[in-house]
Amino acid sequence: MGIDGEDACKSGLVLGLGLSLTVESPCKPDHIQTPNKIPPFLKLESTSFNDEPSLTLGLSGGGGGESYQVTAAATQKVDVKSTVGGDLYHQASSLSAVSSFSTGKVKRERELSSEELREVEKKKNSSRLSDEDEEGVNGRKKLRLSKQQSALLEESFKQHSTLNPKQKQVLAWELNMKPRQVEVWFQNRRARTKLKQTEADCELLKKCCETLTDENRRLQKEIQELKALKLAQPFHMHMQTATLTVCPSCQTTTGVADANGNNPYLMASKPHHFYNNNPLSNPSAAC
DNA sequence: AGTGTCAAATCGCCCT
DNA sequence: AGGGCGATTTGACACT
Repeated sequence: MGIDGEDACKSGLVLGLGLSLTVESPCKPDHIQTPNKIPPFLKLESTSFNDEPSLTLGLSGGGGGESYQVTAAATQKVDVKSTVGGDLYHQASSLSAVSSFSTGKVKRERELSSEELREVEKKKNSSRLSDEDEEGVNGRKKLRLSKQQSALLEESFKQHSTLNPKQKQVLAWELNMKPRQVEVWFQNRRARTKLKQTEADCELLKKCCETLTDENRRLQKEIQELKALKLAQPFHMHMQTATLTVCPSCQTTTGVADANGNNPYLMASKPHHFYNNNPLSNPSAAC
């Protein structure tokens, strides 16, 4: 991965001599990834010029004391290359929160152990691709979120399937992603969750239908048997208090209990229709 | 009218 | 080839 103008555009953040900080507007078409500019919920503090040039990025939202430190060599112009642009798109752990800068002298650190940092660096180096690879030929590259990113997004999705702008910003920053990417991820997640649910409902309905068909078949058969029995023993049946009737519309048998409250035929009566038009919400459904 | 967000449909890269 | 999934497009809606 080389450092060039494009990278600078990607980062949108340039540290120059004398600690001039420039937050540039994206200089690429919209469809080209432009990583996080400094989020509005972050405050930027500059040290005095006499001190070792450094920038401290802190979360203004009081979110758990996260802070980011940028230290730059003052003797040369340094392009700050955030991982957000290229690296992240290719598995360089976003949660690493360690940016790779052009000279290697500028680092942004988060509260990670040195071991974690080493691991992160290793990961980044092993998965780094060339700019050409990152961009693809037609400019529409395919990024894959890291496992850590996905995990955090999933975790967040469990808590709330939609994000307010503030949550989006914070999450994007935590993940080193663009808010738009977080937004897209949540949109896709919602859509695919809904699709899965619909498919599951469909399967459930199919099973329901099969079960009810079977039961209907069984009940029809039972009716036939009872009818046959009734014809064979008309007098005995009339002596019983239980009276069988057949619903003319659905052919379902209903009965009246005898003196003891027993009705051997009532077991045949299942609800004839679903309430509130939603079979899935009917707990009495055989399936 | 401008802006932001959403769902739905679709595209297209990447992996198996 | 097909599925997973990130990204884009489009249209609807709410809010200011």
